[in-house]
This record gives sequence, C-alpha cells and structure tokens, in this order.
Amino acid sequence: MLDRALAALADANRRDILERAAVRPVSISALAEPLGMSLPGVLKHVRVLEEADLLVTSKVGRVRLCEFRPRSLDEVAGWVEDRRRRWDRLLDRFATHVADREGPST
Amino acid sequence: MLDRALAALADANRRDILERAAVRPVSISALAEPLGMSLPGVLKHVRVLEEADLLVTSKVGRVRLCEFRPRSLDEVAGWVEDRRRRWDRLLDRFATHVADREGPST
DNA sequence: TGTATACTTAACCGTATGGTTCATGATGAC
DNA sequence: GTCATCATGAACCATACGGTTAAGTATACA
Repeated sequence: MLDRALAALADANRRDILERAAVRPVSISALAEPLGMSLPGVLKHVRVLEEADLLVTSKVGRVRLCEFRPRSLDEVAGWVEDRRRRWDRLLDRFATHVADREGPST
Repeated sequence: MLDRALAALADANRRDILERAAVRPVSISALAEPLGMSLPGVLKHVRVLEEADLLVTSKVGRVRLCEFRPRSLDEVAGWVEDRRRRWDRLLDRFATHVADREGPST
C-alpha cells in the first residue's frame, strides 16, 4: 500500500485533485476543468488515487463524487517520520561515539 | 523536487537502499547483493535517489560510496504534515458547522 | 419521447521505468 | 605487468504511465 500511496502522490495533477477533493466532494468534470485535461484522463488519475486508498468515490445520479480519504496519508507520514527518527538516533549515537573517542572532557 | 522524491520512494528496492545507506556508507556491490540484482540495475536506482536528493555518493578508489541524505525526506514530511493539519482543520470547521445548525444546546 | 449531460470504456500512442547482458574502464593486489 | 574486482556505459526489452480520441451507457430534463 505504501508503494501505491507514494506513487500516487508523485504526480502534481493527482496531488491537486486530492487537495480539491479534501475541501468538498467534487465531480469528475469539476476536477477536469482547471487541469485542462480530458474526462477520461482525470478518471484514470482518480482510479489511481482510489487504488492507493487516498480517495473514495460514489455515484450520485449521473455524477461521480470524489472525496479525500486521509488514512493512506497517515501511513506515508508514519513511514517518513519513522525514518527521520531513526536517522536522528543514528546521528546521536555517532556524536556519542566521537565524544568517547575524544575523551570525556573535550 | 517533491515529485522526484515521492517517485523515488515509491519503490521497495530503493527504500531498502536508502535504509541501508542510512546506517553507514555502502558500496554499489554491497547494495546489490541482498537485492539479487545486477550492478547496473542498482546503479540506476542509486542515480534516481541522487536526483531526488535522497542520497549522495562519492568515489573512493574504485568503489562508490552511497550515503543517505535526509533533506528531501524532510520536504516530503513537510508536505504530508501540511495536508494532515489542513484536513484536521476542515473536520473541525465541519463539526462547528454541524453544532451551529443543531443549536447551541445540543 | 427526445435531447443534452456526465461519465465510462476501449483502443491507441509516445515516453518513461525497471530490468537485463555484454563490453569497457579504472583501481588495487601480487 | 598481470589479474581480479568494482563500477560504468550502451544497447536492448517488456511493461507501465500519462495522455488522447471516439464511441457507448446512464441519467436528467423538457
């Protein structure tokens, strides 16, 4: 799922779709307009975001509404923060190591 | 840069490379071994990570050492956290809106 | 009933991606 | 100097991606 979420986010158009779908439910054509893209093009992006669990859609009459779903974003945030913390710990350990080599009073 | 960082991270092999390069500087062949991948294959991934500013490499004798570089990860974390915060604010505003409609004492 | 709207599917196209092999270059060890 | 090692470059391959057009389906509305 991480793979899909990250890949889905690695596209400015899809990030834009997400941002607007986060404000309120949006139709496919409403999403298409500011992107200057065909409807099928937008639909493909929407499918990708759905697969990545970043978007849910539902058909209401003849229009499909797209809403942001934050769960997968949490997963991405979790992974990134994990690595940042681990990195910080490594830096600390390295600093300690250097301090040890240099002696306790330097 | 965000595009490149996210795309670079959207691959399990590249994430693995990053994790190991974060512990200590690693050579191309050391990276290749556990991946069961050819050297040129690994090199391509390393180039991608470099372009995304997630890795720095340097030639020492005949071996190329790869080290993790956390700056781009910070950028990703920043973007994700931004959206999560914005989403939370939207939820709050929605809750307030509902409360208002339902009346002050419900 | 007929027509316009909103989406969907299918087919296609160019380019990028993830991988390979094979040949070459550069460095280190004896 | 020779030989092994580590990395690189070039060419190639299959598949995925981001987009299109054209045709079809489903719903709303007069």
